[in-house]
Amino acid sequence: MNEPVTRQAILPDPPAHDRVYRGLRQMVMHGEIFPGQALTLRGIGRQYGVSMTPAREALRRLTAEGALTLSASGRVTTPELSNDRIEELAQIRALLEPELASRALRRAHLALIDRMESINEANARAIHRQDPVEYIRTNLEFHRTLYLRAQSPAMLGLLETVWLQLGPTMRALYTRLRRTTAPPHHRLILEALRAGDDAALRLALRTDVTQGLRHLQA
Amino acid sequence: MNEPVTRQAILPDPPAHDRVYRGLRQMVMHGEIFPGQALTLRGIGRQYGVSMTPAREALRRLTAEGALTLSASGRVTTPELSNDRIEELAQIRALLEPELASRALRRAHLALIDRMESINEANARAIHRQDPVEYIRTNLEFHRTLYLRAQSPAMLGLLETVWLQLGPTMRALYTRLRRTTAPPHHRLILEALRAGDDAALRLALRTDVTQGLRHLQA
DNA sequence: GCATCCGATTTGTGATCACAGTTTGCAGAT
DNA sequence: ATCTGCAAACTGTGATCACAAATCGGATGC
Repeated sequence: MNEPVTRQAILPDPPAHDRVYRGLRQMVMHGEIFPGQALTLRGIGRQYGVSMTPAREALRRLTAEGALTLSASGRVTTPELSNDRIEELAQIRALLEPELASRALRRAHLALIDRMESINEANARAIHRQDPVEYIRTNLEFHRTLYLRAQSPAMLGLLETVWLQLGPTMRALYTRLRRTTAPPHHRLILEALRAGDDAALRLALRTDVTQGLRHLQA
Repeated sequence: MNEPVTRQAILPDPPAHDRVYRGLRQMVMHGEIFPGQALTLRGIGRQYGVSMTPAREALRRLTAEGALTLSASGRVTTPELSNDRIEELAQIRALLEPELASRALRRAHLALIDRMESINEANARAIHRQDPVEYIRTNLEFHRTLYLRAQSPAMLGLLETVWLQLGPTMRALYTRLRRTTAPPHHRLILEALRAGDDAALRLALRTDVTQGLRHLQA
């Protein structure tokens, strides 16, 4: 007798190291871990109910993406970025994101803009609720929803590693600042999308990315 | 009694997984491995005189950087890129490399240009000798020597993962083409550097990157 | 000739262990 | 009180193993 298949036809259950990787990656990207926090193989293994081996593979993978830093003694912590490094990562965002947005513009349709609108509302609610993790999550989802339409998987992949590196720092900055007003540039992005204005869209993204971080840093 | 220290004061000998990683990474980036070639844990372990564990960590790290692809069954091979993917990676290079060059321009001094000149000569010799690996290696070294002056480690890191992803493909394309003339744009790059002309430098890099690959692809 | 099937071999996965190095916390001395 | 030293606990590294899945080989059938 066959088990009733709830989701897909076949999903060959992901390996343990992949589950651990995904869980940790989401935590780092959404800023659920503060900068400088140390992660231990046995601790993660216990947390996910696996042995040290898959935990080690997940950490190795995340450090390769810059999501975690490796001390000289092999200890793994979430990165504490210098101001220069933060600035550089923001400049990379300012280089990649307008390009991805521009590529997506040609393929953008109304349903996409509506979806981004509703994500943006969730983002505003998260700000009002003072929920840093949910704020970061919806903000990234707003951007990613747009960039997925660019059909440039390699570029989006690079950008996501940048987001990963900034995750803990953004959380720390947000907590220190406690902003209460919504990011003003999302509306500009949506307007430029609706108008089909490439130059305005690029500019809106560049300012959203740089101003956002610069504002937090100040 | 102390052993005489030959090189540095202290070099705490790198872990096995790191040695394996470095070795494989260089092979992939320089195009010493053809696209589609499979790598096995036990095979790599034998080759480097280690067990499966460090070999697995090295492979996990390289797949995280896009240097290798992971099949559904967990088998690791060097990637066979589609034309679209090659095109996209070239566009990423065209986005990052002019920016890095521009940043380096302000800090570039004569000794740097001389060094690039001599690397370029080695590159020309490699072409004349029909040595694909040495051609790729000197070409990348030419670019990296310039970009190191940009003092933008995060951006250079991203770019290197792009180079990694292109490594095997560039080798395959080179072998299929057997070019005999030196890349013409390196001279333009050097001239723009000497003239301190930012616009010309950006353009020279953009064309070097796109033309180079497009020329190989045709 | 060409596809199919089945067994032997090879492969990745994950657990466990011993070991060396590091970190931590507490004691005693200045 | 503050610093120093030391022992106990902890941590990452790498080897080895059992196991299930995938791959490959050749023989068999059409």
